[in-house]
Amino acid sequence: MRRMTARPANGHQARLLRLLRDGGPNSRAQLGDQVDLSRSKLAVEVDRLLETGLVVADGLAASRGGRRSHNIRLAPALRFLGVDIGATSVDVAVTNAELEVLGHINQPMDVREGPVAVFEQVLAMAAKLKASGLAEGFDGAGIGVPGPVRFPEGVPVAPPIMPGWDGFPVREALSQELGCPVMVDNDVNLMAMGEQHAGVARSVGDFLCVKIGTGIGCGIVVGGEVYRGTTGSAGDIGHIQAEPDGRPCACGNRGCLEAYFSGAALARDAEEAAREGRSAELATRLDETGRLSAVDVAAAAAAGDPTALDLIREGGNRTGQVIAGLVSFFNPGLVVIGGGVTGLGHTLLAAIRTQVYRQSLPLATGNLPIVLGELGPTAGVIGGARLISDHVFSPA
Amino acid sequence: MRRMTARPANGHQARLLRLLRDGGPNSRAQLGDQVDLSRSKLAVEVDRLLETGLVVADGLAASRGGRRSHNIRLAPALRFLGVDIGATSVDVAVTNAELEVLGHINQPMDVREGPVAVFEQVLAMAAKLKASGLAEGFDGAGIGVPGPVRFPEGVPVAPPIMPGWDGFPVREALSQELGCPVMVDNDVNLMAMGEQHAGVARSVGDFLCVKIGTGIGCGIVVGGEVYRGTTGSAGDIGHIQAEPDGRPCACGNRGCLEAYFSGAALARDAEEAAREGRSAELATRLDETGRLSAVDVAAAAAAGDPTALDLIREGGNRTGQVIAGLVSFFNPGLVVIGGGVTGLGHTLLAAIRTQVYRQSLPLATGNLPIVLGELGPTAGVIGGARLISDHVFSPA
DNA sequence: ATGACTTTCTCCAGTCACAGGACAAAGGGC
DNA sequence: GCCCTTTGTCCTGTGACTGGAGAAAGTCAT
Repeated sequence: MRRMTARPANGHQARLLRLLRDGGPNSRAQLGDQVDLSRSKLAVEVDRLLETGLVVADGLAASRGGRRSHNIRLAPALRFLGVDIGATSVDVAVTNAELEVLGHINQPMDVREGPVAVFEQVLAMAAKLKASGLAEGFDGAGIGVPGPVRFPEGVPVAPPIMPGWDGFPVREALSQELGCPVMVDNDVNLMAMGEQHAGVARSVGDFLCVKIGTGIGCGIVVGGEVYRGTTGSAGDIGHIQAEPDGRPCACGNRGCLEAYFSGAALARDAEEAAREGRSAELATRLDETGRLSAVDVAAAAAAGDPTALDLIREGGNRTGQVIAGLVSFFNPGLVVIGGGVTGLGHTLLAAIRTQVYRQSLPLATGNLPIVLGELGPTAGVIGGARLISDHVFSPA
Repeated sequence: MRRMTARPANGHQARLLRLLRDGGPNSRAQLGDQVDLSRSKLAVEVDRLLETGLVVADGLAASRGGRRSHNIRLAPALRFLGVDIGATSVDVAVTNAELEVLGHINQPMDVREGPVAVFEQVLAMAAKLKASGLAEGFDGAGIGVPGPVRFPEGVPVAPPIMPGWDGFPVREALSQELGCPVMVDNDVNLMAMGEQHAGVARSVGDFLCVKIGTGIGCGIVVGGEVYRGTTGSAGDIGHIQAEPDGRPCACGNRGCLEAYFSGAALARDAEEAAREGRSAELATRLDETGRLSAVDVAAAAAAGDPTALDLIREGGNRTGQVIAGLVSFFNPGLVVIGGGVTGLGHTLLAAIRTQVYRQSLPLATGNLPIVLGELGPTAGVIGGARLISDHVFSPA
């Protein structure tokens, strides 16, 4: 079902749509306070938006001592789809025009099965959300993939952990299937946009968002805009050298951060500790095939296992060391830590903070909060919705 | 002498002024091709600029098959002052409105003497340039200082190598003295702007400009604009850790890049090598007080001294290692190496390149030029002129 | 030379965006 | 009921801008 969502005709209309998205329903007068247009001009633009159906006027607000105002809000039937493709699972969510999550599904999945299989699953999940009555159709979809993307075309490039995805026209293919506009970005950038829109990074112009999951990546926001770099690989910090001539890494180099810490590295180190008998706590959590996951380590740490705590601290130190360098270089106003390992919580955060505050320049760390993301797994899907809504709410 | 330079009245005029600055004299028709305005509107704006005296029409260009065009150019009497304050010397230059250097003076100086003494010297140098007939007055001045700056106010903050400068109102004081608009920025950012305007970084949107002088800093350009960070300390990469638990650094930490390489570190290591008899070549260059400078090392290296070459290679390796991390993170389209040690030339560059190409991700380095700055000591002063001209050529 | 064609620049009229004031609608407080 | 406030609409004047007509000043081929 093709859905021909109207698009704003000019910058003013786009501005108004975003104000309604971010600030919720508003009266004309309230909108006028934020937009530096005369009331007459504003009324004209609002009327035009009402004609297109993108916004509706429903009901009157309570009086504030004078004539009651009309509630202007985004069309309640608008729906965005946020899709966050991880290495081992997918998140799909529907939001309304205000980017509130109405329904959210998470399913295990393996990216290595290739784009065709994965998108079959994603489309099934989207259909399920639609079938449950949450949406009649989608007005746009924002997709996050775990690797670099040529952003303008929406095509993954040379993704190390995603063989078979290189050059696959994600944007075009999904736009066809879903019958709505689609934007594709790196999953880390999506998380950054999510935390910026609805999480800890509201009202911060320049910040870093470090996502520690199967790998490690970093979303870079400059002046409120995601910075993607010349070839779309900005923020790829997993293979920054943390230790000269250190451990060998899957990428072929030595001493990469990911060789020391990431969901995968943590699980591997924990398995080794368990097998070598250094932690009874971890050993009890081994599954039939002798494997552990980051979640197991988090549980063991919560239970007070010293080996697990050490592994987390050690990883946090390495990560903090790299982040310290980035903080000196980038001088952000905030550092957000997120991703699958957020469950490691305060132990991880404390280790990272210690390193950063010790190694970065006082001027850069003086007033620098380093915090956990507050949206967890919804950061990515909200970011996806945000990405596509920015596109849909821009002049045609 | 107060000089009341007119300012453009709107964005169109500002745009035209910058086109004339960057592209030199142009006819109305040529301007029209670049500015997306109707010829009539363009004519109006040009006429208004002519009235203000900011631009002049002098002479007719050769015919290109039809009516000859008028040459529209920036007023030939406009003068900008570019000032680049280093740790041990000052550069002062006058440029015309097209930012061509008309006169350039370099003098030794010690920043530690404090802002009052330094600016006395700077003003004397400016007066000298004026006396030599290069300028009747200045229409703006761009100042670079070797430390972080609160950019909007033009005030240095907590400069480690500049005690006594903290909080000194450079912009206000100099604006008073010179009687013209003044802008203040980090010297590294100025160099980046210089290379962007007239050097190797023309037409590159996102790049890094590493300046290796007494210390090490890095100018960051995002989308053609200098990025300064939340507190103005972005690009301060001298104290990024290059070696965990490495050499002690003056900043109190260990293993900082500057502890291994910079003009100062290189001179120190060379002196040590000379004293320990590891290099006869270097020993012959020791001055009366047993000191060497980076220039001596460059000369020794040029003469083929293996110890000097080793020192340079070693420093280049360390620097390259740090830059490799920044390249992975920032994914620039170009890396420029500049500053006092540019004299070390190809040996240094080769070492840096080797490290970066080996350690950064292929996607980020795939088409990444790493080159020496081509402006040398004029990069900073041109950057200063560029900085202030951007300000003067913006709507009042 | 002369006419045909180009290029550059100016002038003019019409259109559109927008601001700002007058005014109507709708309510609160006394 | 009266006066005040807030919200929203209508209308007109102004200034920004476009596009076309045409004048000015050339080149080039014949």
